[in-house]
This record gives sequence, C-alpha cells and structure tokens, in this order.
Amino acid sequence: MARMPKEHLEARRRQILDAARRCFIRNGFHATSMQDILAEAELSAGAVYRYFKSKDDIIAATASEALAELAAAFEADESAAPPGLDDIVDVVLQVDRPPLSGSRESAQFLVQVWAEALRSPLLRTKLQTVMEEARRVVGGLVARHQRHGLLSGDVPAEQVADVLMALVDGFLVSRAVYGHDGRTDSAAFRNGLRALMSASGRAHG
Amino acid sequence: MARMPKEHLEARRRQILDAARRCFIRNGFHATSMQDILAEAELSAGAVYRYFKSKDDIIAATASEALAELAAAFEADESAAPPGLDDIVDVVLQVDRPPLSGSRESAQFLVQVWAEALRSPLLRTKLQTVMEEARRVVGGLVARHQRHGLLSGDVPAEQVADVLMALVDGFLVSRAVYGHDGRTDSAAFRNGLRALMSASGRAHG
DNA sequence: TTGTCAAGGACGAATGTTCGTTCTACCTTG
DNA sequence: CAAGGTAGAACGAACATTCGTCCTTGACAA
Repeated sequence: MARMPKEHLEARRRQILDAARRCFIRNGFHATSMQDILAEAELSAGAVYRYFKSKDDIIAATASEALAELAAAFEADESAAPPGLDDIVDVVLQVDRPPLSGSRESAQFLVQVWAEALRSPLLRTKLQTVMEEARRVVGGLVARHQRHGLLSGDVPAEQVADVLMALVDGFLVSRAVYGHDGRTDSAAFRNGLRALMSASGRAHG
Repeated sequence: MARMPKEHLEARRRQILDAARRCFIRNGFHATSMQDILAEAELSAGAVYRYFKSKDDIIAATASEALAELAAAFEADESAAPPGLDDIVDVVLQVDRPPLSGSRESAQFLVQVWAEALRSPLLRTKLQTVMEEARRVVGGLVARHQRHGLLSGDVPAEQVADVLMALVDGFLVSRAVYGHDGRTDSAAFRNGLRALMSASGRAHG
C-alpha cells in the first residue's frame, strides 16, 4: 500500500483552494472556469477532481473558509480587552490570510461571497449564522458601554450593534472597490467615526 | 416603410432590461443564461439581439441604470432641505424603481453590481465616479453641520463623509442579505445611529 | 540498504452538455 | 407591399466533468 502522508493531501487541498480564491477574486465565482483554476493551481483536471467533487464544491469550500475567518475575527474580539466602539472596524483587518493577500483581496472576496449568498440558500444561511454571532458579540460590546454610561441606554443595544456591523460591511465595500487610498485607511475611518460619535445629540437641519 | 413607433422600441428595451434585472438579482450576472433572460422577457433570441448586441451589453445597461438611480438619489438630497446626518440612510430608500421591486431587490442588485465592478474596469470606473459625486454631496452636508457647530470641525469633512457613505453601503448589504427584518428597518437603523452619535467623545474600554 | 509491487495520484484527451450568438424564413405593420 | 420585427432552429465555442493511462510513492521482504 502506498498511502501518501495525509499532510500532502491537505497541502494539495490548500493549493487548490488558494488558487481558486485568487481566480474568484479576479473574476467572480461564475466567470472563472475550471481551466482557470487548473492553470492557476498548476494542476490537471484529474488531480483537482480527486480533492473536490465539483466546481460548486470548491466555491462552497472557499466561501466557507472566508466566513470562518470572519467569524474568528469577531470572536477574537470578544475575549480580548474591550476596544472602543470606534475601533470596531479594525476587526475586519484581522480577516486576512497571509500567503494569499492583503486585506484588499479579503474584502474583494467577501463582496463576491455576498453576491453568491444571494443565490445560494446554503451559503446564505451560513453567512446569516456568522453575522448573527457577530451581532451578538458587538451587541455585548455596546451593552457594556451603555452600562458604563458611555452610551445612552435608551436605545436597544442591538440597534446600535446593527449600525456598527453596517459600518464594518461598508468599510469592506470601500476597501474592495476603491483600493488603498485615504478612503480605505482604517485610521482615517476611525477618525471620522470618532468625530461622528461626538456630534451633538440633536442633529437636524 | 413600416417603421414602428419609437415608443415601442423603448418599451421593448425596457421589457428586456427589466427581465434581465430580475434574472440578475435571482442568479447573478454570470450564472444567468441568455435563455433565462429570453424566457423571463417572453421574447425570442432574435428579438432580444435586435436591441442589444450581446449579453455583456445587457449587463452594462442594467448596471449603468442602477448606478444612475443611485446617483440621482444622492443628487436629489443635495437640493432638498438638508436632512440630519442620521437621515443619510434614507437616501438609498429612494433608489427604487416601482414596477420592478421593493427596496430589497434594489439592494440585491447593487451587491451584484459591486461584485461585477471588481472584474469590469469600465463598470468600476462608473461606480467610482458615482460614489465620488456622492461623497462630494455628503461631504458638503457634513461641512454644513460643522459650520453650525453640530459637529466637531477638527476632523476633515471628507473623513466623516466616508463613514456615512460606508453606513449607506453597509445598510444596503444588510438589506440585500437579511431581507425585511428589524435589522433592515431604516427607522431602527436611524435610531441606532442617533444613539451612536450622541455617545460621549471618549469611548474607550 | 535495496528491489519489488500494488495502490494512490496525476495527467490530458475525450465527452456530452450548455452557452452566446447568428441566420434564415416568416409575420406584422404603416 | 416593402421594410422592420420576430421566431426558433442551427452553429461553433467553451464549459464542467469523466476516463483510461501512465507515473510516483510508501510498505515490505530480502
């Protein structure tokens, strides 16, 4: 019996997933062909189909991985020292797998995942689960601030959490679409958010 | 000569674009086939190809239309009475073409457009142009608030504007992915944002 | 250590399908 | 009735996937 070390099996999977991810970022899930992935991974069709049973399988695997990284970034924040509410955007900066990409690519891939979630009920459910958990984490953060009197307790923590989550998503969109200019600099973003958070309560024209 | 009334030509275009848009929302640009569009529009291939020279042409037309609607929503805000900063999200609620969809579908389509902008330089440029203009409008709104002392003048208006723009984008993502629950209710969202904006300036744990 | 072997792994041409698009014949309209 | 509009079959290209073949690997006996 010539069974190869299981680490090589995992390495091949990684090789394929990374290549596929690069392709998906470049062209989206459905405009990249299998041949694109094969070329990027420098493997033959037969080789790839040994590790994944279909293209949809590869799509699901890469998307799930991205969501898992996003979830991990939020969960890491829960146990860590509670940051200021205006640091929330930095959470997404942790979502970044070194060998592949800078944070820009991660943001771009997440945009593709959102789009795909609109047509794949399974992926959609996974995404909703991850964001539900993230909302819980951020909601706890908000509630803590409310208890410390740093934030009005009149408004449900969840509503504020939803705003912060939207900020994260919106920042990801900016980063994905506009790239690395001032608009996607997290420090400038945090600065703007801090200014907004210290506005006088009644803002009306 | 049997030239048909020009209004019918425009009506056919509209019919095709609307059908295509519905398909694109349902399945994304590249997972919907021409046959899907033909069936949805209840037209033959020959008919559709009289009005659009390719599928990419249809994609570009629908995407441009969506961006134009987004731009119009922002520009409408510029001339109108200046709303409170926390009303900014309502701007996107105007981006909604009646016969086609509720605001949910518009949000879903915009997510698809974002994803497509990552692979189409032309669409990307258009999107950047629209958002640049929107940033100018929102930036002016922020500057006005700063002049009235409702917002600190220490921070560049653009940075605050970027945060608000991200809020809009993030709200669109929520609306697209999660649908019509509390999280996508603009009133609740505005409520949360208002709470956040009246936080004490030093928010740190 | 080294030679042998069976099974796992990789390849790439082949397959059937589906895609976007075109073409020709027919119909409708002013 | 002529020109514009429509239909739907037909086309080649490109797609995801499979298959037969060959190569590589690790286990094991000597």
